[in-house]
Amino acid sequence: MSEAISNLSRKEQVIRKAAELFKEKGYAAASMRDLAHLLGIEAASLYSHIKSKEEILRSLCFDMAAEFQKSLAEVESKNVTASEKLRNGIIGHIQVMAKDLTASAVFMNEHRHLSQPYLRDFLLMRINYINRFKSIIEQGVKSGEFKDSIDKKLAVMTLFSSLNWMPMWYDPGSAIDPLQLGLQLADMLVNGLKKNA
Amino acid sequence: MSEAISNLSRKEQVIRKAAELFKEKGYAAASMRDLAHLLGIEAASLYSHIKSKEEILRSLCFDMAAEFQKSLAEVESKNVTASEKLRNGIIGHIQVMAKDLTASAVFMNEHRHLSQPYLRDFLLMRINYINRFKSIIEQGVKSGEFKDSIDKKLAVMTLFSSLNWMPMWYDPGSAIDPLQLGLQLADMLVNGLKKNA
DNA sequence: CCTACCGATCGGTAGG
DNA sequence: CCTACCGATCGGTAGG
Repeated sequence: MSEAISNLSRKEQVIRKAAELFKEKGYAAASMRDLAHLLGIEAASLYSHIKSKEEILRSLCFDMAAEFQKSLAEVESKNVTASEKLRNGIIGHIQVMAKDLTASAVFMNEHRHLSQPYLRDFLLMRINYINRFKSIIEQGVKSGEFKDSIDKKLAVMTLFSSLNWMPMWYDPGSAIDPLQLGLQLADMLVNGLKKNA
Repeated sequence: MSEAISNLSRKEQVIRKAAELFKEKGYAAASMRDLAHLLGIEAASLYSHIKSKEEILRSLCFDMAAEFQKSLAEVESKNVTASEKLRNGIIGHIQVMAKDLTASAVFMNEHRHLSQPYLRDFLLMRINYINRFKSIIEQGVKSGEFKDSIDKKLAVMTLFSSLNWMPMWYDPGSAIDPLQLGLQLADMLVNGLKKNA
């Protein structure tokens, strides 16, 4: 029993350290020997904790994806205006990323190294997530809250670009905390979409 | 003479094809054998055109960097308001990227695989470029064109995130052309910064 | 642009 | 978690 628990937490140590390495060097350039060295063990020993290098990547990508889905589902369940919904969606997305900036960076930059059929599943989940944000924007256009002059695809991709690069530059030790960051980002993006500021 | 010209253009063929490959698989996961195969030659033959794999990456990254610098320098030379300057900067950045979406994607995603001292030089150029955009935003805050409530680092990083992800999703065959794209992006971002819309 | 090849490194396994 | 090791692949060179 305590052995199982200890194995689990050691596995998580491996995954967390791998996330740091993947973020820093990129998945393809990060070797299992690098990872083992960081953990103070031999490369072969990693395989008593994980099945393969890609299993680590899968676990990082799909765990993050699940968090994003959960956050968005809660946002959608509230009966509020489209601008409010969009704002909450942005704040939620930022909060999820802020909980694990390293995994978020890997999620964003390294998912393409997933093999099939995982890559396909991942991309389907992502397009679904993006489309749900697009729906919120479309609702806002219909309700008159947002300009109808702007291209919806451009709007939603700009939104995602802004959100997804955050883990690359945000310093968690900075004066601005994740909630403030989300609020300011939402303000900058939503007010840019609104008809009247 | 014609041999030199032919070598030059063959070298450029190699670099362009490499850009496509680097964009698709990532620099580290793209092998010189992949590249050779795409060109219909043997891997060893590549080395009569280029010195090394990294030379290709350097050429892609620094050529794009030079284009960005040139575009921004021209924007800065015009004596206009900060919002106009920012708008022109965004349009210029988008136009430069649109001229070579593949190289732009490599510039953005693969520059970290540059070795020293090239990586350092690259990052210094980038921070300089970003800081010049930041100055424009600061001018706009001082002149009262932009809100002073927003964090300047957040604003400029959001701006760059939006710009730099464009090569990942923009379809050059789409109805919206690069100039329209630049205008709409500038509208979405600048009006989000402006005090009064 | 090719054949032939090199040393280094890769992810991973066997067996303890 | 280790030693010992494997086949595959890597970027690149020699010599033509």
